[in-house]
Amino acid sequence: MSESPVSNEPPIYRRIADGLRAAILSGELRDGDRLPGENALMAEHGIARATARQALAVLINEGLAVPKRGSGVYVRRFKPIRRHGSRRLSRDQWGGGKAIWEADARGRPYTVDAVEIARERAGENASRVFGGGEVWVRRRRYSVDGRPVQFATSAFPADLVDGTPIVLPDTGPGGVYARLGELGHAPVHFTEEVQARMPHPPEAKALDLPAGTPVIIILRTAFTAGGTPVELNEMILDAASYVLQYDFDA
Amino acid sequence: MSESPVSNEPPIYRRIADGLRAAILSGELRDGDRLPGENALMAEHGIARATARQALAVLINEGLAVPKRGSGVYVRRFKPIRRHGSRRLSRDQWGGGKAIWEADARGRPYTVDAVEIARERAGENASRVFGGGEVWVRRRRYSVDGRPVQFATSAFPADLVDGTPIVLPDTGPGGVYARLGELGHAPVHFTEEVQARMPHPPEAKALDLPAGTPVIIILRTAFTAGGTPVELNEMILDAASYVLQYDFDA
DNA sequence: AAGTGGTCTAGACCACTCA
DNA sequence: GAGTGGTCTAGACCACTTA
Repeated sequence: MSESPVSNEPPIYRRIADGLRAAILSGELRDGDRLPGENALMAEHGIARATARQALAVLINEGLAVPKRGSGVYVRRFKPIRRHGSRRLSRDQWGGGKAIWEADARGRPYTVDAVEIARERAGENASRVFGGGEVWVRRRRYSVDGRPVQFATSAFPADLVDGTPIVLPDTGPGGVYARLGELGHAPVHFTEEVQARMPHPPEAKALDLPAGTPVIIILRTAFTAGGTPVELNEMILDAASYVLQYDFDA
Repeated sequence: MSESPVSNEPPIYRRIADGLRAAILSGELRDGDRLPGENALMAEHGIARATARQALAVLINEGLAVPKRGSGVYVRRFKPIRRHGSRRLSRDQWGGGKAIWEADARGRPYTVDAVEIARERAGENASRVFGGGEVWVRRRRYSVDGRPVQFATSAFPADLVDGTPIVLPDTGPGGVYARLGELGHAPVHFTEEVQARMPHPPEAKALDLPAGTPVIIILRTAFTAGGTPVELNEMILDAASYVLQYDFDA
């Protein structure tokens, strides 16, 4: 029997989180606003510290709020950069319709933080693409407005690019693709495989990601006209900083 | 001054989480394996229940583990479905290179769970694309192996599709795109805007997502040759179930 | 029935931020 | 120095799963 009143209400911490979330999504609380802290929630709802923390943890793990040590918990904002997969086919050319998400990469230039170039044994993904052997890799981190937003690692078959500017810090005008073209291996076909997941701790640390922020993984393979893969670019993006755009025809 | 020994070690819960994560990523613990539970961690490390919970929460929020009430915490698996953005340009045609992530949508058929069709005022995104007014929307949920993996909502300008099979549950052979073609509005250009974030609670519930699983949001706009938008498809995908693939030329 | 994770209390000490 | 979030203890009761 069990005449429990049931009261299918969600637990306290969840009700509090729901209330705060509603305030955020409705715009009542805006970007950068301070949320009621642990002490405020304890007093307001007559709950223990751990319960108040649990409520705030929900919003933090949803990426809606960011805790700042010794200061408070704040509403988080989403100001994406637009990344075009295939510029050439960009919708701008054939007009009509507007982009749905605003994204202003316009005035905000990328900064390349760190460049590392090395000759290595092919990793797991590079082996699958190039069939093993050695590769030259170029690792760099991109920042916008001083904040890191992307990690990228390009790999090239070593015997293809040994002794070329591709293995130098400055690859010259047109970048690596121009150099590959001069070598008779111009990339003309591209495949991008896109995945999203929560970051592993080193990724979160390197991109300075708060809790509740996924990463977007892009594996971009470049092929010559003959169908030979000449570059594998593994990118890790702060998901909160990007909107990917792909344009194509039927 | 402060001669604190510092000991820059991470906190206990984090060290425990790190150890378990390493076991998972190294393959020592495999898909579906049971992790040591709260009681086991308490005994093994001599810690309080809350601390053990905190360690497990880290892995759960990273999407590496899934808690099962009354049973245990288990290693989570990643078995993605490959979704092609532009089939026509698929790399398979021009050969060379293999897909990097395995993904077998092959034998696993989609099931359409729920279909809802309604005439409504255009929502925020639809207004931006169609310029306001009324739209017909088709909402459906897709499942694979009995598990929901995607929500999709297509919107069409109401005056364009009123009285056509597009507003019926069964749109006939070739689907809505074939019908649009017969109406003289064949879609030939597509734009997809892709974003990833943590799900809101209704999304998590509808897709039955465990904690630590992001969603991928795809906004797909279809345009006629004249550049007129004729469909906006808003998709919400379980990020753990998908790899998106886009193929294009330089 | 025993074990599991889910929720919650009532404390404590710490490092950090901000006025 | 007061307030904040970060970590941790030592309990408690509950709903649920598994055998």
